[in-house]
This record gives sequence, structure tokens and C-alpha cells, in this order.
Amino acid sequence: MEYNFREVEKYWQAYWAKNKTFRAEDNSTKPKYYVLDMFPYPSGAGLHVGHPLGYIASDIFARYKRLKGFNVLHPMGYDSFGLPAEQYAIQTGQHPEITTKTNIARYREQLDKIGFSFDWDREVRTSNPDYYKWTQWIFIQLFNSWYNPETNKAENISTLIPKLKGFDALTEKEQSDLLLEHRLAYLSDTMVNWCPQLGTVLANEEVKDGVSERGGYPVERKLMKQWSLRITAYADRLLTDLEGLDWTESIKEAQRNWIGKSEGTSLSFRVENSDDHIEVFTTRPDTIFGVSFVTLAPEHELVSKLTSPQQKNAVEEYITFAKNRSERERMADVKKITGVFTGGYVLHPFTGKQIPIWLGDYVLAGYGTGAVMAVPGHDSRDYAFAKHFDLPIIEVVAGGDLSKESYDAKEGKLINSDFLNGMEVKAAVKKAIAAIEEKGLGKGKTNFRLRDAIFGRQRYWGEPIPVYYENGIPKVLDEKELPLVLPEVDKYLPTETGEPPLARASSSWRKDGKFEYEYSTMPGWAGSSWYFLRYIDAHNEKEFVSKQAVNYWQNVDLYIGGAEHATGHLLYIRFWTKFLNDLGLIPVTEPAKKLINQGMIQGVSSFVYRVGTSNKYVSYGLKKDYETTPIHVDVNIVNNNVLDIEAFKTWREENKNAAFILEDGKYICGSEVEKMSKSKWNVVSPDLIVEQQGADCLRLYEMFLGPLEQSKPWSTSGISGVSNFIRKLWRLYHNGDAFAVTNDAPTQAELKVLHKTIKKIAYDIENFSFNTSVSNFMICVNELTDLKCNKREILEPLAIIIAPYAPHIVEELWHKLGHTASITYATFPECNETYLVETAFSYPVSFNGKTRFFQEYDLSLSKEAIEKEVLSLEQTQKYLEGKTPKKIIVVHNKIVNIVV
RNA sequence: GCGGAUGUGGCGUAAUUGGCAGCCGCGCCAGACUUAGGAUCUGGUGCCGAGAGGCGUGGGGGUUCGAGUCCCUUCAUCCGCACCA
Repeated sequence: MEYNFREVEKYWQAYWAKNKTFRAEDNSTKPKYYVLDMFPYPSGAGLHVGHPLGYIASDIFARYKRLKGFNVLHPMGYDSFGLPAEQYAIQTGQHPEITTKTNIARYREQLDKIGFSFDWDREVRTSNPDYYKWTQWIFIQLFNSWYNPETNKAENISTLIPKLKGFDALTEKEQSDLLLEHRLAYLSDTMVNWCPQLGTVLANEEVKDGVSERGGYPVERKLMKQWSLRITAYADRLLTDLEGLDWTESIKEAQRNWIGKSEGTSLSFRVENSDDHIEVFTTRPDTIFGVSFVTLAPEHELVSKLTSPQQKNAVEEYITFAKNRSERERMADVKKITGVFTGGYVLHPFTGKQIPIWLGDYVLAGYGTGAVMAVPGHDSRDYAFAKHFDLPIIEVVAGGDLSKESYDAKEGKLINSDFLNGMEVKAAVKKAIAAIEEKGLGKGKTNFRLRDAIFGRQRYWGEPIPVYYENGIPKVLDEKELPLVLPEVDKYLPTETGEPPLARASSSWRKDGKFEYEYSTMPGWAGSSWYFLRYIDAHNEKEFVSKQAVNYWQNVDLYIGGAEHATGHLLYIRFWTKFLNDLGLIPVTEPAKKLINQGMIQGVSSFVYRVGTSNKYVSYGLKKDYETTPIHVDVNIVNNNVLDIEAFKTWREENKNAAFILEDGKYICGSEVEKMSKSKWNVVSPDLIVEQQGADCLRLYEMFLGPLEQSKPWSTSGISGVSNFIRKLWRLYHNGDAFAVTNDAPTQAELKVLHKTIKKIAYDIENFSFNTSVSNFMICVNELTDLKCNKREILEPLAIIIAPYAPHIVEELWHKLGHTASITYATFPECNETYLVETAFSYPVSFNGKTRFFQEYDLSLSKEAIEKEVLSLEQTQKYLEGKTPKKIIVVHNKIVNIVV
């Protein structure tokens, strides 16, 4: 009887669900272990084969930890607020909640079929009011908090008020405005990334190359009143705490770059004939005598004031030009130098010399002070600007050739620099800062590249921000009023006056029937910034998580997900975790101790080539003779690059009358490796594989593909090897149709195979080397098959070590072996080293590093004895060709090398 | 430009961490069984060479008795950040 995976897998999946086999215990004496996957956004395309890669890995680890006696928390949920459901709603009018529910149901069905050991009783959905109630609650805590630089912690805003002089004398509005400057969630006029097509503001990390990450629409800069979160307050802690995390260096480095700490000094230049000062930030105060001009960002507030009448027109023209240049254009031609002279001057703080003030869009309004002291001799951007506008270049650090390029290196002796002359750069930096501070011109300062996170989105499908406006003053709701439920609207579009969709809610959607609520909703990352805490106590109606539960479960021990969240989600979740810790609500300062980024499974897209604008398609090999447009074609109607022409004709209405230019009677498609996505028609769903080969096969195959962290294009070409292995495993426990495991005592050889494998598998799992364990299972089963092993003492432990990888088949075998409880809570076998002890070793004997023959020696034999034995061999003499060996190296249990 | 990865048979990959390069699979070749089948089993399969043998881990150099592994250098590909003062 062949193994019937369909029946077996279905049976055990139902059994596990019914018996809640994977439930995590809240009051357990076992040590805890928390394994978390990045939860998915339930898209309409369903789960593709890339999703399970990380889920299978985490599931193997979770199952392994259970076998090792841990109380394992391994939950799953859905990040169910987001743009695609809303875009779909705009097109079809269908409520995003319905789309989301349908998609979730499909995801769940797909997940269930793969046999994951999730504790589904703890499922969370970020779009459920009982979940987002607490997202809103955390927002309120952020609103009610400020960051105290003295304690280096967030504190309740009430501890700030006594520090604000004259606060009581202010009007309510003035008080509100003042406090907003300190709150961790605040409303302000900010330059935002505005995406007209999406009708919303986007965060920096949602913008890639000047277009929106979702949809790829152009993004422009715009000044708007917006809610933001003061993540910059945590910049330093987010940076330093990276040290202690067991995350990959690339993610840590990406976060370091994103936070972008730079240490330098502020320095103010007095404007000539004025009391105004221009403050700059520099990391090279040592080059102060090399300043030959000052450049301001076009948006700088002093621009109009210091522009001379002669330059007025030119400056205004330039500002208009800079403003109309989109982010994308600006980024596209970074090399292009633009700028204008203002006609104004500042005075050098040490020499008193006149220094011209220029505008240039290479200076960013949002970083530092929006002004730089230009040192063209030692900064390549200033150099390029100076060359372009023919401004003086002064050498102040020796070592470069300024006629060719700027000398940016931070080493060399200072020249032309008054009191800094002759000093090395490092010493000069210190001395310059001291001199600047002494003269009261500025002081040492740290700048971060990290910007506050813009938190409002002018969209419908997100958490309503729990704020209302009373006389124009923003106020947060009382905890009792939560959740502020998303109201119904007639359309999911902005109003005619440009207000967000929530403004379409009926007029009764008012706080106490009179005050307007905030119409922006939260961004997609709000709900995912704390979800790991909700799984710990998913049904708590009184708190977001109880102290008791979070004290037991702490934070995530192993977090698995994609590297694309390096500077988005992974930064925000760290920020919120630190904030909640500051308030004393949770005992941890980081969400996850260990993070693994699984590689992306890419899709292999297929293309057909349309000739011109006709309805004719030319085969891949002949396309060079025609003018063609490549068009993505559904990979499911292409087999080995050969197009199923009939399927193509029915695939889309407009293909009905398509004509083809064939080669060898076939239509050959082109192919390319790309990201797996619905729009590229290259999505492969795991369903088909589960149906045809089984869940265990999918699990083993995805692991067998290669190292977890590596990206790879999806291909099923090797899957038969894995499915053969599963059948071979089944046959090991059977003789023909009969289950045939005996209680006979195993041989030494059999024990050795088993224990060797136990050792390797345990090592592999602990090192997340899942691909090598699959090949070790194959080796083990091949060897046991050769030994015709059918001993319980071997086959029982074997079932347990395979259990994390292929849980269905071994659960069946486990019960056939006579067990009544699930294999989930068996005990992972220990390797008994005594079975692995070898008594002899076949030494490779090499001459000058080249292996020539093998000779077996007892392992008890000493090096000297082996050396003597080897030299006496006839073969040795043959290879020595009569010469005397210069040296003989004998490495115990490894090698013999004879140097001639 | 800065930073992080990765380069090994026809393909996916492995190598006890400095000790026999190519494990486990896919593919391919040959054979067996056979009512021809995308089934199963057995054997072979890095490259060159008839063979002895030689050559082989992106290229070049170095350390070492010994290098895929360590050091220097160079090339290629992928990813992240980027006019950040």
C-alpha cells in the first residue's frame, strides 16, 4: 500500500484542530519560547509559495522547541488594514471589510492545509475593533507623553508643565500649541510626501525613488497639518540598543544608516548689516578657515530677508523652479548643479571677512538647519558647486590636489588656518569646537537623519485617530470611549472639498454629537507596531496586555520575516516597545531577541511578444525579426516555456482571435526572474503542490531549496526527489501493505546511523540550517533501507526527529507504533556519543598535499607509530621515488601528509 | 559614493570550521522489469585525456606540510541607503 498523504494529512489536521494540540499554556512551569512570524497582509492574490518559506522554518523551530520541553507560543494573525482592499473598494464599491474577511478566509484555508502548529485561539486582526481599540489606546498614551531628556525616558505630559515658564498665563489654545511641541504624538505643519493619485500622505519609507511603494504613483512635497510620532526622541536608543540584538548585520546596518547619527557642531554666522544669524551644522569645524560661501536651502526662512534688491528676481525665479521640481526629478539628476546668489553676505566668525550667501537645492531644508558652511576644498558637493559657479576654493588641509577634486579625507595637517595651523585633523576638530564654544558661536551637537514619522493618512481603511476638535484644539478621547469605530461612508474617496473619506460619515458621527473627529486614519504600520504583545493576551478586554502575561512571555525569542521591513516596521515596533517600557507597562525594551530574514522566493515570469499593436504574437526565437512588445502571460498556462495556445485564447477576452507565429509548431515564451506578484502573472500558489504531493512534501521541498536566508526563483524541478523520500520513509516502516516494525534489538550499525542523524539534525535546527537537515534525513533513510532496518528502537526516535519537518506522516506512523498521544509532545531524542565512536580510520596518505592512497589504522595508534607504518608501506616507497621525505605530518583522525 | 551580501559540476546545493572538493537531490547516460510508462529498481555521471595522468571552488598574488575556508588585491552580480553638510 502506497502512502496516502491526502487522507492522512486531512485526518491529522482535523485532529490537531479539534484537540487544540498547539495551544500555548499561560500558566506553565515549563520554560517559555516565543516564535513569531511577520503576519501577512491578506491580499486578494492569496498565499503564494514565498509566504510559507518563513512560516515553515518558524514552524519547524516551534515544533522542535516543543519536543525539547518548552511551552511554545506560536501564533498567527493578519495585518488587515491597508491600501489594496481600499483601492479595490474604490473600484467596486465593496466595503473593504468584506474583501478583507474573504481574503482572510482564503489565507486561513491555505495555511491550514500546510499543517502549521499555530495556536489559532490567539489570532489577531488589526482591523478588528477589539484589536484597534488598543492601537488607539497606545496612541492616546503617546499623545499624553513627552520625552524627558534628563531621565532619557517618556513621561506623562504632566511632569513637563511645571518646567514650562508662564504656562498658566497662556490661553487654552496657546497651551495646547505649546504642549504639541513636546507630545510624542503631535499635530504640526510639516513637509509631507503627498501622493495625489492615492490621495494621501506617505511616510518616507513608503516612498521609493520618488514614487509610492504601493502602486508606483508620483509623490510630491507639500506643507500640511499632520499628525506625527516623535520617533526622533528615541533615535539614540534605537541606535545603541541594536548592539545587543541577535539580528543580521545587514538589518542592523540598514537601521544605523536610516537613523544616520552624525556628530558635529552648530555654528552661527552673523548676517552683514543685520542682527540675523545663519546657523549651520558641520561635522568638520576644523575646516572653518576654508569657508568661501554659505549655502541655504531654497526653503530657508531668512531667504527673502537677506536677498538684495538686484538679486530679487533671480532668487524668486530659482525658488519657484526648486519648488516645482518633484522629488523624483530632483533625485534623478543629483549630478545637475543648480543655485543662485542672494546678494547677501555673512561675516566669518574668526576673520570677519565677507562671505557670500547662495541658495542651492543640494542643501536639504529638512536636515540640520537647512544651511551649510561651504568648504569647497574639502567637501565634494561644495567643490562641485564652487567649480560650477566659479567660487573660490581654499585649501586648509594638506594632502590633496584641489585642481582635480576636493580632499575629503579626515587626515592631514591644517594649513592657512590661523590658530589651527600645523595640527592634525582630529586635534583641530577638538580645538575648533572649543574655540567656537568659547566665543559663544555654537556648540557640539549630534544630528540624526531620522525624521519624525508622519502618522496621518487621508484614507478610509485604517484605525481612526482617537482625537476630536473642540474650538480648534485637538483633544484625545477618554479610554472609556474606545474603540472609536470606523464609521460607514457612501464612497471611499476624498470629499469634493478635498477632505479625507471619513468626512463623508453622517453628521451624527460627532463626539458628544457636536465635536468633529479627526478625519485622518492611522498608517498601515500602526497595528503591526505592537501586535507581538497582543498575542500574549489576545482576549483581554481590560488591558492591551496583562502584566502577568507579559511578565511570563516577555518578548519574541525568534522572529522570522522578510528583510524589506528593515527600516519600516522593524524600526516602529522597536520604538513602540521602548515607549511602552518607559511607561512601565511592559518589562522589555526590544520586541525580538533574534531575527531571521528569509529570502524572497522570486517568480519566473513568462512573456509573449506582441507584434506592433496587432493581435499577432511571435514566438521567442523569432522575435528579433519583428518590432515587439513583451507582455506578461499567466505562468499557469505555460509549460516548460511552451504556451498552451488554446488556454491563452480563453485567458482573456481580447485574445480570442489572437494569431501566432510559431517555431517548430510551438509557441515558445520568454522568461525572466522577477518579484512574485499578481500583476506579473507569475504567482504560484502552494495549493496545487499540497494537493498533488502533500503538505509534508511542500514543507520538505521548500526547506530543501537552499539556505533559508537566500533568495531564489521558484522552480519545482527537484520536487520528485523529496516526494520519493517520503515514500521511502513510509516503506521503511512497512513490508508491502503491512505495518512491520519489530521489537528486535538494533545492531550497532543501525544505532550508529540513528545517533549520527540525531546529532546532525539537532545541530542543524539550532543553526537554522534546514536545507541540510532534509538531506541528512535522506541519507539516514537510504542507509536504514540498505540495512533493512525495521526496529522500533530506531524507527521511533527517527519519527520524532522528522516530526518538525513532516508532521503529518510521522503522526500517522507514531500512532501506528501504538502511541495514543500526539507526537507533538514526545521528547526529542538525545544523541548517545558512544554509538558514534570509531575504532579505526582510513587515513588519506598524501604527498605534497596530493592524496595518493588510503590506509586504515587503529585510532589508538600514536602519530609516531602511524608515521613508521606509513613509511614502511610499499606504496609509499613507490611515490617517494627513492627520495627521503623532508617532513611527515600526521594529524590524528584526519590525514597523513608526506613532504618530499 | 557609502554600507551589506554572494560567486563551487549542466542545475539547486554540501563540505565536521584550515585536512580526501562536489554530500543530498534534480537532470543526464546505461541496464533491468515491462501490455512503451511523465512508474519502479540497479549502476554511472566535475572537466580534459584512449590511458597513465593532469586540471579544477570568479581572476591574480600571499601565508601554510596542506586553502573553497585565513590575508592582500581585483572583477562580476544582487540588495539597502544616498546631495545628510
